[in-house]
This record gives sequence, structure tokens and C-alpha cells, in this order.
Amino acid sequence: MTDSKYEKIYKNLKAQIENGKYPKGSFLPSENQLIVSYDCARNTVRRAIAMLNSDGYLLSQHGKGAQVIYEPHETQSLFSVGGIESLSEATVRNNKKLKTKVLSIEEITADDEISMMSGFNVGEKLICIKRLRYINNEPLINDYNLFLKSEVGEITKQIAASSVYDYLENELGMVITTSRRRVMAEHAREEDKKNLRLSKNCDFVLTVKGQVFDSKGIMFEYTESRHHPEKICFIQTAIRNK
Amino acid sequence: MTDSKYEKIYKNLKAQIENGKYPKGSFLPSENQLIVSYDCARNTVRRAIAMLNSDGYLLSQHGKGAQVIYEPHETQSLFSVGGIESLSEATVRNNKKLKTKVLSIEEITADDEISMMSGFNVGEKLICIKRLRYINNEPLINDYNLFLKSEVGEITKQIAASSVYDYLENELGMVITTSRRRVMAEHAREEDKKNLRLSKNCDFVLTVKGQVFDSKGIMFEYTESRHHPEKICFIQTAIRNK
DNA sequence: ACGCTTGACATGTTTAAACAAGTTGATTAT
DNA sequence: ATAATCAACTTGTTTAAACATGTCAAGCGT
Repeated sequence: MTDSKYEKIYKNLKAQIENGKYPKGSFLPSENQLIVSYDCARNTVRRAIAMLNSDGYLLSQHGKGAQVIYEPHETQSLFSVGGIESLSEATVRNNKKLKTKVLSIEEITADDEISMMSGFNVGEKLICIKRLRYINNEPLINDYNLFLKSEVGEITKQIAASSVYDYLENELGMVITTSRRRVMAEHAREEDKKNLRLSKNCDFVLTVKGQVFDSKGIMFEYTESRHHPEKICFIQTAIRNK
Repeated sequence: MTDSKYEKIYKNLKAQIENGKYPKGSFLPSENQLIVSYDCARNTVRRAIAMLNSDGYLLSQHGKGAQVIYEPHETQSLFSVGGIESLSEATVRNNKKLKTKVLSIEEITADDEISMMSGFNVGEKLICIKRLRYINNEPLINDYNLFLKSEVGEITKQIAASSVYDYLENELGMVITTSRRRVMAEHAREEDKKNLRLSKNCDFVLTVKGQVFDSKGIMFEYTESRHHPEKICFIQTAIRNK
């Protein structure tokens, strides 16, 4: 579980950029200088730099250097799409307070309708969790999760109230790798209006539906998050990879 | 402009996966086999494989191999977030017919309000384009663009009706690199309802607002796309990078 | 028949080196 | 003074090799 060398360099540089040691517009030390500081080969430092490029932190320019283009997240409450980041991770990164209210946990068996919606096979045993997420004490996200029981075992109210991913990764040793998500705008349901306290003339939500896979390629989670549209949006930085 | 070796391998493998030569669930030939087929070093083929991983096409598993997890895009009309891909590029990739109706092109100067919204400085000369985009003959996207005149020069109705990016990259030789986008749900405006032919009880749109930068780090475009919420959603595949 | 070891093979990490190509500023020739 | 050239940087591409580590099935011993 120890970080590899390039991960250490990556995290170190990332932290320094976030701290403002390398402000927006400035250039990182050249690769040759970084090789000396970190005592490593060129490929190793290049790998860290490549990751920061795809994070939207750096813009490497041929012949010139790697320029910092990161800027701290703006005013409103928001978190980024573009990675698999749990809500608890995102809120910590943005210095927000996250509170979770578990509305219900029950064990169900996938029927036709659920199978169609989630992608699980009919007959599979699932754990169904409904949660309401508060950010800085405002109810902003209506969360609906289905977990494949054969993969994740029991999930207690305790776990659901903190971080399910923490539990899966650190307790169960699962490796979460890929996810496929769909982002859309939908009509608000009655429970959305009530739970998220939508204003009277707002009858829609910003929804993310997704399937999550572990390292064996098994889909073990279906997730549906319904966001308060006036208070949440998604940020995404992308680089063109030709 | 010629492709480098790893790009050729990347595109070749990608095409084969899309063609179904390597169906979902199957494994790619091992790195050592690919080295022979492509007559290259291990790092070169590894680079191509890494790109396909971050595209969500492959899932490399330590000790086992690289498994195909790509599946063709599903039923509804949709294109992916997570890259800088112009609409024309996305529709081609998904075998859709794109038609663009240019509603207006005018030259404006950024005032306070525009500056606040777009991020351009007050007083800068901008080209403002309003377009309606049809996919398979349905009006699905209300597009609003601001281009920095000093960077892009003149944009004719002709260009706006086909692909502005094509023009910028291939005619002007601009290099488009990073973009920062925000995805949100918003109230529909009157022009949205009319242009997109929203159903009566649907008064919201799925909006993407973004800023696009060139290789010098200059922001040269602000874009706002308002999508038909019942017919468009965004797909995103992500890998967890620890 | 069961569990264990082991060896072949897979991907992951790291180093090293060479060459290609873009950028920039100083030097040189006009 | 101006323009061309060059040298010293920068990042980009590619190869090669060594070692670490995960997977799996064949074969071994009990």
C-alpha cells in the first residue's frame, strides 16, 4: 500500500501548487531540476507531470516548460466531475462540512424494473440505501444506492452514514477502478422537493446515475444522486489529447 | 502532424475494440505479443494501453492482462463529457447527423455584465454567435459562443455553420488545450422553449458553460450550450487514480 | 483428493540513454 | 540597426534492461 515514487512526486507537486508555492501562470522547475530534487529518473518525474496535466493543474509546453494553470475552486458550492471521487472526499478537499442522514437501508432482490434501471441481473440480492446529504448544513443531494450483496457483504447504518467507499477500500480491501456515469436534468420527485427544500418554482434536479466496477470488472454498485440545481453544479477540466 | 508511434498503436487498438474484434470481456494480447505485432518497445505499447485505460476502453489487471470493458453507446442520443470534443466530432463518432442553424453573428464589446459572466475583460472585442444545433433533424442544443476577436479574427456564417474548431485548428493553426466547464440544470428561457420545442411541462435545460484556452494559456472562448433535457445526457467514464 | 510449492507469464515500477524538435536569447554577419 | 545563425536550454518520443509483484495452472507430496 505504500506510495510508489511517482505518486509521491505527484502528490508533493500537487500540494505545492494548491498551496500557492507555484502560483497560476508560473512555471515548474524544469525536468532536469526536478530529477535532482527528487533524485529519480526523468521518466519518473515525467509521469507525475503527465498526471498533473490530465488533472488540469499543469499545461506542459514543448520547449518552454510546464505552466501552472490550476486555480482554486470558485465561490459557489461545487465539486468536480471527471474522477471517481466520493462525496466525502470532494467535500474535504473543498473545506466543506458534510453530514449524511440515512433515510433507509433495506435488502431487496432485483426484479425486472430494477434490473432495467440499474444493470444488475434479475434475482441478484442487493442492498438499497437512501440517504440525504448535507453540505454546510444544507440538504443538497438526494442519494440512492444499490450495492451487490455478494460483493460488499453487510453495510451498517454506521457505515452508510460515514463513507461507504472508505469501508469498501480499507476494510474489505476492494479495489474500485472504473465507473460509467450519466449526467442529466430530470423532473423533481415529491421526495426531492421535500428533502432538498426546492423553491416553489423549481421542479427539476441535476442527476448523476452511474455504475461502478471493481478490479475484476464486476459491477458492484449502481448509484443515483439527485442534486439541488440552484446550489450545485459540476466542474470539469479537460485537456485535448488529439 | 504525423502521428507518433504510440498514437498509431492507440488508434489501431481503439478501432479494433470499437469494431468488435476484441469484444467486451475479452483480453487484449499480452504486452509481449503486442511488442512483436507492432515492432516497438514495451513502453510504447504500454503508453497506448494506458490511454485506452483512461478512455474507459480497457481495464488493465496486474498479473492478468488488459480486459476490454468498452461497450458501444447506448440507445438514447448522448455524447460524452470528459474530453474536449466538439459537437461535430462527437456526432460523427456516434453516427449522428448534425445540422447547424446560425441564428446570429455579431461583434460586441464586453461590458460589465458580459465580463462577469464570461470571464473576458471589460472592453475586449468579442464575436458573439448564436446557433441552434440539430441532431438527426431534432433541435437539441441552443448554443451561445463568445470568441476573442484578437485571437480568432473573423468568423463567417459559413464557418459557424460547420465547425469552428476545425477552422481554428486547421486554418488558423491554433492549438486548443484545456477547458474548464461547468455542468448544471437551469430554468428554460423563452427562446429555449421555442427553439428546442420543449414539452409543455418541461421548463428546464441541461446547461454546459465553459472557458477554452489555447496553448499560450489565453482564454479565447466562452461557451454556453443549453441542451434538451429529455433527449440529451452526458456520459462519462472515469478511472480512479488513487 | 487435498493443499502446497513452483515456474511461467502477466503487468507495474524505475533507471538509463539517445535522439527529435520547439523556444529563447546571444552572437554574428550583413 | 536588422536579420540570420547558433548554442543552450526546454519538453517529446523511443528503445532497452532490470527488478518487483500479482495470477494461475501444473505438478508435487501428503
